Amino acid sequence: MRYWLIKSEPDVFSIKHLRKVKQEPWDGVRNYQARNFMRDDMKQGDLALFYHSNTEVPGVVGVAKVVSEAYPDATQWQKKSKYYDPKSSEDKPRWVLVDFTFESEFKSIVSLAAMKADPKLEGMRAIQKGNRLSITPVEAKDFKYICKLGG
DNA sequence: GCCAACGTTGGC
DNA sequence: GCCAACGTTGGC
Repeated sequence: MRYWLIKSEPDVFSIKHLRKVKQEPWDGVRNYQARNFMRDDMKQGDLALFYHSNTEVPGVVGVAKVVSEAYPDATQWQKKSKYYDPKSSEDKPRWVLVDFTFESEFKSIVSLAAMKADPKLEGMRAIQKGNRLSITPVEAKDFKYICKLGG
């Protein structure tokens, strides 16, 4: 099984939203690398660090679980959606998604600043400067360590 | 709000 | 296929 980090802006969809709705299709990913991770590498049962981006204190706030195989993201065909992609056709969908369920919420946030300052997490892809990928693989040891920090 | 770091688009 | 222009992400 693999581990991941998924980003979400809490104003749009937070860990508390996920806890409430329990399950959520991870729509709106419009980056090929991130799509390929979902399409090719994510498997049911994989766990992901849930990261809040674009907020006062960015950082990891909990854990979500992959509960589906990749399947087409319906918002790519919805003209009114902000995720609409006119170049994607129904018979050849360009964008896919997986469903996540709520797994846990940390007692305390593991902030980006804390992770960057922690020598144990040196080299972790998600915290490198300039990284904008909304989905990144995480090593098992980093995943477990961050969960421990979160409580 | 600014801006660095990327990713994408389109002219050539 | 190159690369300038443009758009977006996301920390600060």
